[in-house]
Amino acid sequence: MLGAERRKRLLHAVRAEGVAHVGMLAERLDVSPSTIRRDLSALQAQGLLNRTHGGAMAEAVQADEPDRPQRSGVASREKSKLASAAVEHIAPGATILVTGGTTTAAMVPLLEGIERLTVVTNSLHLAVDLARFEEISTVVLGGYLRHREMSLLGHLTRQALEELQVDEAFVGAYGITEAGISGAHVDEAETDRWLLSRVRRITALVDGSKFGRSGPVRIAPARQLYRVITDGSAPEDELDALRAAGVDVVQV
Amino acid sequence: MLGAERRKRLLHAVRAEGVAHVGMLAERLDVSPSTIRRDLSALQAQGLLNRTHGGAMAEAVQADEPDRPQRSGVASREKSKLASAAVEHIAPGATILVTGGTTTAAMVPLLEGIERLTVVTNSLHLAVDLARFEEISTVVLGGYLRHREMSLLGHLTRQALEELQVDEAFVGAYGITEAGISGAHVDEAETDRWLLSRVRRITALVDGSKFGRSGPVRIAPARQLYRVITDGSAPEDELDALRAAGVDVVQV
DNA sequence: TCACTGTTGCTCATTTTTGCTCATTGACGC
DNA sequence: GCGTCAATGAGCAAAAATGAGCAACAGTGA
Repeated sequence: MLGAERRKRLLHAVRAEGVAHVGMLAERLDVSPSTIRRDLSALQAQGLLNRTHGGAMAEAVQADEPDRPQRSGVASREKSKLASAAVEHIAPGATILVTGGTTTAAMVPLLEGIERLTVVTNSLHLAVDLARFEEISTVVLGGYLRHREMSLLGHLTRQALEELQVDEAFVGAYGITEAGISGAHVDEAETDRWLLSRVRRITALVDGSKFGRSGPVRIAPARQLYRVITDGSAPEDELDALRAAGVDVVQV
Repeated sequence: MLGAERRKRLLHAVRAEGVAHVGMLAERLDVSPSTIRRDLSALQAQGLLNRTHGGAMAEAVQADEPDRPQRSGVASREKSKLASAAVEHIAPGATILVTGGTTTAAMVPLLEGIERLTVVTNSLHLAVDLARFEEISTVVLGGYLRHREMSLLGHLTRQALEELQVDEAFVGAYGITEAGISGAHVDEAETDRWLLSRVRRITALVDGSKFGRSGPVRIAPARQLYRVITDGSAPEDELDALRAAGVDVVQV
């Protein structure tokens, strides 16, 4: 069987049944578990399914369920702490770029009160959250809507940013290593990478669990990062490597 | 059972019943109480439920989301009828522009099933509603967010549309007379006017109460309109005037 | 034919998950 | 305030899953 055909069947199985186990898939498609794992990783990189331990699921348990957005302020304490540290450094009158993600979303309710703030985003979720704060001037970068993440991507998104002058960007990430931050979904990360290449100061918000993990697409190299905000669970050696690369590391 | 699957079920059980006990969950899912506790902790860290002693409670439902009160499908019958007539004329493979408004929003759930449809909009509400339909390719025009109407305006919005080729536009209006359609808010109407000037076919959705009323800003003159969809309560003489201007008038 | 590339299955060290134990904590009744 | 008991979280060991590395193999083009 062709590899592409196998991946197609595999995706179909996951979608049809909601969940699938590596062992079961290996047996059904008559290939080794290693191959199944590689296939699942590839499909995840394309954002077509969610990898989990032991298999994969069509829909993640995570907060990005389109059904129950339950956004706006209902961030976990951990994310709120990171967000709080990030917001501290924002000056009145600043123009900031905030990309999509649950960690960066936690910043929104904390932005209230910063004077003459302009927030630029390519995330629909962020934009909707921001709409509640009349004093915050909000700019949405247009683009093709990626349904699952509610983010806007592509040529239009990039073109819109060209028109703007952004002081600082705040981003989440799928993973962070001494090489830099990386994303899980190819097209989303690609747009993120482009957006960040236009911004001088980049602050990444990553909890400790993201360290040492690397997604398929690099979003920004370490030397491009201005600041990394993380929590106490981040491994010291990784933090040292970042510091050596000139990154300002903040632990909360 | 997959760990992630178990957490999903667990969350579902908590949400369905409001509260859940560790012991009960352990028995039902056939795992140890320790595992249940770990799962509950993880879900709490994601802000998806509230941990209590002995079990967990569903996350308090955010009472009044100021954002989407009666959006998404809960349109009045009148508006749905207009929307339904509008959707009838959309061909497979079309690219349509839909501006913000409660009448046009009623079109969204009816768009499902039209093949290879691309919807362009400058309304955040529309975009969020459209995100539920994976088959619909959605493009959001960027711009400055107008908080009250959740619409995107200004230079970026116009620039984004320049990049696109739209077959037909569907718009609501504050008022309609033989002179054309008009809007209530200056900056919003201005952007609408610009957007519509780039589209050949314009279909306006206006219920009978809008006739004879005129807002401060003209959005499009009658001769620019391709079709007007209205209901039985529209005054005949106004409709005749529109017909005389070459507009296709549809009454539902 | 031969060098090269991409895929597959296997091995193995590492990571993650899970159930258990046990000291500590919190809830509840008196 | 106090005692009782269930619930909890940390620590631990076993089992399962994982990813990196490696060799074998098939297909491609010179």
